[in-house]
Amino acid sequence: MLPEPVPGDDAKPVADLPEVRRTDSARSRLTAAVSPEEAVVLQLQSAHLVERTTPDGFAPKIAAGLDVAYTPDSDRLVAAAVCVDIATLATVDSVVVRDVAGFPYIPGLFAFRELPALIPALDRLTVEPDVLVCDGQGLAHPRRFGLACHVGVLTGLPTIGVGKQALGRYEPPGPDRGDWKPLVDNGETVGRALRTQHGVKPVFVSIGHRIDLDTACDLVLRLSPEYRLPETTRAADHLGREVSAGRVRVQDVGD
DNA sequence: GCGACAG
DNA sequence: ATCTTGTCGC
Repeated sequence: MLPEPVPGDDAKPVADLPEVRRTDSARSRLTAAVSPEEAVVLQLQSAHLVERTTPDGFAPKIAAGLDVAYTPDSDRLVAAAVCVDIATLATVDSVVVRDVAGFPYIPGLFAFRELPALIPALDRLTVEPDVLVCDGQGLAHPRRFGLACHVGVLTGLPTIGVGKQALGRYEPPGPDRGDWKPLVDNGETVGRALRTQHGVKPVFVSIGHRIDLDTACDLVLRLSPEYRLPETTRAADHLGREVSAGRVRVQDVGD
């Protein structure tokens, strides 16, 4: 994940992060135990890896929704990944991974809390998704590296960030489905407040990786024909809650 | 300095 | 995120 020694960029921060240096694969770096300070450095060093354009011939058939549910009692969490057929919105695959939180919730850093469970869930998917829909921000993040960017860069898949709440202030878009207003941070457009249903609060869409904002919003609207949130997010959220609440139990036998 | 702050 | 009682509407 860390920028492979970028030529002409001998950043000194990394040299002072033993935990981070010790890892060698991009993936282990993100799952490795890092401090909040190191997490911030990791984001700053990784932001430039985000690709803001859509691959040629992008015609997604399967979209995977990602979401994490938390258990009432303590620090246990359930990550859910659900593949949905974009044309029919039918669920075609789903995986759940239970884990114990290894990082506190800190605005701007929650990818470090959910990634350790989300990545394994994605890995266990049998159906290959063409695009990922994360619940949270992508570029609409103070360091331009929200959860959606993190997941996208790690998997290399086109990824979109759809948050239920914006990080900063925003101008309310028109009242109709499809109306939107740009999300601006420090004079830069980082996403959109998009109305997915008439009269409901907008969702906050931003680029995660390998997709442009227009294409991202277009897909989010297609995935949200009836409700405020995309079906991908709704399906993952529902599955996670069922497991988290104990209404669904999983147990592997053998290997 | 003070408040606000994705899930 | 999660807890919580009631309420409005299809």
